[in-house]
Amino acid sequence: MRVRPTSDAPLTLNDVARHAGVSPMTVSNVINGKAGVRPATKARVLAAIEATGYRVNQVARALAGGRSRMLSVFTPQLNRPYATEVVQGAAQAADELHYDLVVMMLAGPDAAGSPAPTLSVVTRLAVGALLIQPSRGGRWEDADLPDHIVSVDGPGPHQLNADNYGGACLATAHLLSLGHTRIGFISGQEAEGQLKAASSPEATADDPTNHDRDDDAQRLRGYRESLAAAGLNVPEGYMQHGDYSKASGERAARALLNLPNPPTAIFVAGDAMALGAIHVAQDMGLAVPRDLSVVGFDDLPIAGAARPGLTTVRQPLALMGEVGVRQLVALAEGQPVPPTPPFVTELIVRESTAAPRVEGSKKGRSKG
Amino acid sequence: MRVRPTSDAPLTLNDVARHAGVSPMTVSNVINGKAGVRPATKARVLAAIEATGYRVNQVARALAGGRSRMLSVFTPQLNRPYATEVVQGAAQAADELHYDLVVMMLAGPDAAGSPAPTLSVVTRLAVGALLIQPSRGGRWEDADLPDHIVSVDGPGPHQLNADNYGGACLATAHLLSLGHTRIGFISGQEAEGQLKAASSPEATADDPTNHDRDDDAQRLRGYRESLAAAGLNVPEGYMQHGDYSKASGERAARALLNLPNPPTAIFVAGDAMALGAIHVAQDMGLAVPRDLSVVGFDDLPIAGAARPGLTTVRQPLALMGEVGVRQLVALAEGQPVPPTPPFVTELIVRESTAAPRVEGSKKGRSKG
DNA sequence: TTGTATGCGTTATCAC
DNA sequence: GTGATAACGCATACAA
Repeated sequence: MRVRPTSDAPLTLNDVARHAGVSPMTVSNVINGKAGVRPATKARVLAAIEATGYRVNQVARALAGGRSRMLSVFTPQLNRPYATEVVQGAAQAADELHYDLVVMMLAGPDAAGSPAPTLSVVTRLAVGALLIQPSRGGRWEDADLPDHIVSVDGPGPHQLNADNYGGACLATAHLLSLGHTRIGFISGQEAEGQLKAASSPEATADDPTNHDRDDDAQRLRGYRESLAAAGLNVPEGYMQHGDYSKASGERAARALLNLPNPPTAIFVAGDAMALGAIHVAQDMGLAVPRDLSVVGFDDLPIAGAARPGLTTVRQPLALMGEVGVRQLVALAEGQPVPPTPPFVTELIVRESTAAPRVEGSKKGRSKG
Repeated sequence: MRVRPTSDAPLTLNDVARHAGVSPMTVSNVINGKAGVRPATKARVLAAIEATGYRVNQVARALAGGRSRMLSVFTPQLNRPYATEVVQGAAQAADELHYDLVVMMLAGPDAAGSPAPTLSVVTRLAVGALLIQPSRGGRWEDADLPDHIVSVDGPGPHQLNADNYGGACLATAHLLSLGHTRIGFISGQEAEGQLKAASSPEATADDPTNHDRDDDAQRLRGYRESLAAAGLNVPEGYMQHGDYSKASGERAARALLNLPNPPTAIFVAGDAMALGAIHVAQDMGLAVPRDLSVVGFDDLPIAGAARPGLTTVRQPLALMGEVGVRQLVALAEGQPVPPTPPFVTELIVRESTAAPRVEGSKKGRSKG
């Protein structure tokens, strides 16, 4: 592992030029693949670069106005599987396109201190930024961002979203088709924002009064409309909410299952919460899926790794990251990028769903 | 969300200077908190900065030789919980220290293309780099790195490691104390490297012939020595290996459980593999922990989220990230940083371990 | 206490 | 085709 390849003082373009017996400018032209350099001198320069082990100073290049091949990703947290899936896809695409990717964490609204100064570096250096679920009110809002922005589940001119509404319909239909009629729902945020957003689906994106994310609202809407279309109404207390954490899913599920007339199936807006729901049910002596069916959302790695395997709605997270990067590159190269239609979601049926038990003994399993 | 705060052409120090009626240098001094600026002019400058919405061009500052407050993290993959835990701790510490953190993914040996150019940007900009499990032969090896390096489970002058040996002893002792005598082991890499490293524990760190990571080897050593100390020998086939993925854990566990005289307990060098082992056992009709005890390593979030909860050896990943950042900052500020003793590991007992069933019917559960 | 020269390493512009 | 010159925006070193 060599920390500084050759000498101690970093080599410059001038060093290479001297070594090759040409002017610095010629070296620059060779490096940047400019046309109009005689093959012979080009070879000499290349040899000199090779011999010296020279590497361009990207910082100086950026200052001088040269184009960089750097892309950035801004994400609130890295230890949430959601974000890492997107980042993974983004990283792969960036690699294929020969762009470099740097990831930065966005501080939330509660974070102390001034807007991150590094953001400014990355802003200057990166040709574009992929925003992953940027929360409103975060420190990044006062900061400047690179010229081109694509956001996953966020605001802005170029948005990438999964078909959350369609996915929710898929999930609900699945439960319905299995014969369930008492279907509960656990969302990922407070009901207030949901109802508001759900009532005006297309106005939510840039509506400043919509303080929260839209995906959750669409999931709720799919659930409600599917039930309504089936002629079912949602009993009191059948809609609970959490915050996408496993613990919150446990709380919500407990509330649901302690209802006088508990659901036989629950559609949960996030996989971690869904797993929490399953575990709560098991703790209460309910077998999954025999006594309770559970459907999640996202299809994070844990959904497939858990036992029973979680039936869930797959959202192509990695693909979204990949598309995000491709759009960023297109934008940077001046190509037009039309709005992206929602990514199709897909129901992944595993072992957490089944037909409800025969009706009749609907009670007899209150907690305790 | 404003992409460029005020005007279209970014403001410079000169603009602010003109606005405040002072020289550019004075503005620079104010910004950098240099002593010897009259309060009155300082206030004028501050006001001008506020009024214009000026922000330092960190790129120019870096080129001019100014110190940055940027730290970098290099990690092979971001979608492995191991790395994200470390990054999380690092991010928090960096935030507290008012440093900014950028994360970059290191391409592996198989990656095509030239060494990542962005690495060079970050090298120039960041005062230090935290390396997470750098794999030998990766593209980063030809690249230059920032002046100061701290590595988690990697080479270099400043290494951060958990007490893998001690943790393995803890795990094995736990199993032993429950009464197990037939204890299998699943490692995370090929046995060859392990045995080599295990035989010369302290020479492995910078030994160029040790092509693989050391942590796994120490885990193996703890297992073997603990068994030996208990007067037990390791039956043929009791040591399997995987690659830290769940699937590999399944394969290894299957091999173990199909042995003529299968183990009643397995110590697995990684949590994901351990979960795979549990699921395989369950698929074979074995109850965990009644018929088989399993201990993992790392205590990743999934270990606690799984059912049955996985008994595992906790490695303070977030703390290691935090300490790494603090050491980097100390290094950058010229303070001496002595070698770090191994981080203590801790056995977290959950539900995947219990006493073995009474001896006697040791057979009767061959696959089928 | 404040201002002036000079340079960081590269690219753009325009001569040669 | 190739090379000199002038920025890019800031900080270091020194002069006023």
